[in-house]
Amino acid sequence: MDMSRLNQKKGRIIFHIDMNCFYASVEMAYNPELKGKPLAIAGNPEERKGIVVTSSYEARAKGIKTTMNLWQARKLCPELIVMRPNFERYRTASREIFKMLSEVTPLVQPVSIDEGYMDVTNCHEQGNTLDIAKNLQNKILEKLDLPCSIGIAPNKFLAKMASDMKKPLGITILRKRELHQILWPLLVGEMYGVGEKTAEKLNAIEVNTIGDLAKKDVYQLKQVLGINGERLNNRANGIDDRPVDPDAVNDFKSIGSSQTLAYDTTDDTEILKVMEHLGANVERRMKRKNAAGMTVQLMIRFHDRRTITRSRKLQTFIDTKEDILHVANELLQKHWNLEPIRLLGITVQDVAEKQTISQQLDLFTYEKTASKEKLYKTVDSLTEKFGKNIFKTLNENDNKDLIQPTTSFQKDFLDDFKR
DNA sequence: TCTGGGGTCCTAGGACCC
DNA sequence: TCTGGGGTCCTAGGACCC
Repeated sequence: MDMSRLNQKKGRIIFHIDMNCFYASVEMAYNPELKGKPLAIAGNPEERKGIVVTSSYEARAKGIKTTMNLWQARKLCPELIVMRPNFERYRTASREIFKMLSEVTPLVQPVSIDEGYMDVTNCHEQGNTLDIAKNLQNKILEKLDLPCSIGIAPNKFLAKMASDMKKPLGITILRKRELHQILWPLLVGEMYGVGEKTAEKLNAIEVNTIGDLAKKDVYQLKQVLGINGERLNNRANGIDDRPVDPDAVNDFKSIGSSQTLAYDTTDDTEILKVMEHLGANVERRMKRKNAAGMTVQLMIRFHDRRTITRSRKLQTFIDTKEDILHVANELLQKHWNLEPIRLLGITVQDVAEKQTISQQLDLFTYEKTASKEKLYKTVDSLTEKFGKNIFKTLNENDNKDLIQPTTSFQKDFLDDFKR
């Protein structure tokens, strides 16, 4: 009997690293004079729609909360220092942080700019688990002047809940046998994955705490919440098998840009100007990620905050501003009922790095003698991922010998292959 | 005088095919 | 002569998270 494998499956050790007040902390690291003062990072501070994105603990002590309107925040705390976000700074800091995490183990999964998971199950030689966490926390604080909290648990969900329990600079270990003491007394709304609506639905069937959720009949939960009911019940019982996946960051599926206008408007030239800006934004970010996509989605929020989305799936991959705007403007023309518009957004979906497509295709550019079986296999894996539209002829005819490329980067490969 | 901007995942209905 | 059941794809909306 292979005990080592059993043990491995049983006893993972997962860290969840959560940076404290990340944007505000980065600003304080850049300018230490800000330390100890109430600081808020807000988008568009000069416009009526500016809201608080992050705030320092000193600001939070005065009642400042994320998403709070700026004028409200200033009323609560007149001496509040307000800054616009400097995303370049945050991205730079983020890269440094994840570099430090990667020095502990390659099993690091970033989930956003300021948080990530690590699987340190096999890091014994670096000391005991708590020391690894302490060292990491100290290092990030000393080298970058940035505080973080760390949750330690046998899986991602529990680690995430744990990192939330002590802030700032906390380290919390959540063991399975302690769930009933530490996790179960919390209100169900505190649980990661349970928002306002789900909390309401759960309260309606007498589930008020995470413990109630853990003990509730799964069938009943599924009736109210669908498959999510089962998942939440599992999580409440400390069950979560999701692996820490370092490659997950590269699997992005959409790239979009949206903007709330300074004032609600019906003015076409104003609207087209915004569309241009959004299209250029999306193009720039797709270029940066070297990505192409097959679906364009337009989002319109009206003056009363009612929001619609309209999308079109294309026959080809696109990655230029011209192509994106062409489709987006068509959608706008077709679906805008001339009501005043508050927000516009353009998103390209079904996105992948050109490389991930080409990489597989490249196999064949190197091996001109590649077999048909290999070609079929590649075609299958691509169509599974992107749908049959990726190759024009598969629409009408499943004959894989007749496939045609729909983008220039596919064409290069296929031309090579047919030779 | 309310509620930004970046995402992911899930659901549900209709079209279409066998 | 009035209608089953299963599957996939596309579109739209909603919930949630940072």
